[in-house]
Amino acid sequence: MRPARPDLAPRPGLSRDEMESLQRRVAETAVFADDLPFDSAAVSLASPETEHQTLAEATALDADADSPPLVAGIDQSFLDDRALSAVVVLRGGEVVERAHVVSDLELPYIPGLLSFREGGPILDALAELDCDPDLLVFDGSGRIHFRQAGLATHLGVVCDAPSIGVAKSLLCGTPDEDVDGRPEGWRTPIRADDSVDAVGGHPAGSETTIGYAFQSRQYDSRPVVNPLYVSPGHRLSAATTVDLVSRLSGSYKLPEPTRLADAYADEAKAQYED
DNA sequence: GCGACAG
DNA sequence: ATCTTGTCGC
Repeated sequence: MRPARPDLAPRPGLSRDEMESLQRRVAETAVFADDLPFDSAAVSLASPETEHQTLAEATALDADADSPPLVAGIDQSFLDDRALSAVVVLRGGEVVERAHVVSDLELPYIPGLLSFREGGPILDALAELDCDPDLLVFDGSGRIHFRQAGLATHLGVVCDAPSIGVAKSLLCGTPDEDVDGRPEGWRTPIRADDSVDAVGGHPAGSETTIGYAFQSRQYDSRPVVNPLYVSPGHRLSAATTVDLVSRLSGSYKLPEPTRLADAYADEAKAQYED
């Protein structure tokens, strides 16, 4: 898939101030409301065959009118100063395409500036795809970010595609309720706090919900599982974002697109280890 | 100055 | 993110 807004793409060579101002522009461009070219209820892990479709229809790279949306999971693994960016695309419960690329990293990890370290490599991996995903699921935050422009928001805006951020820990914001030891399916809003900047069109008062803590999985008499922190990337409301992550969750803590991309990133990594 | 911080 | 053995249980 091709960047719709290459002018907003994260470039590693910028100064810290330039990176932060670019993030403010990204946040102003982002749409934190549902603007989907498909019905969110059509997103599921159900095998297309059980949804009355032939395997040929389900795996065709050209999306025909009523086939389930293409959902891409993106994750990375690392080798010294290189990143392996992996993408796995699902249609229903079936993997229809995978792609990966290895790139040199130009920046260290800096909280709040993750997209400038990993964004370029990820866009390169997305460019390798033959298909055009309807939804992008990133490993990291979207709107749950100091300037409301985390990795999922930044890349969602650059691609102008609906996107979601799924993080394993909270970058900023405050959960409405205590998140410890909650049952499967439980969720609570993450509200903007003093560390979250207001953005034109996107206020950040303490009443603003920027994401959700979501307990996707909980096992019996096993170490307590922490919740996921999901947030809208682009063209999605916080409520629909949790709903979609819930629909994409299988038997594991991470939603299936992310889990598969994670496994693929590790699998492909072995081929580049010296 | 102090604390907090996705991957 | 990554470095890593064993251990419990379905």
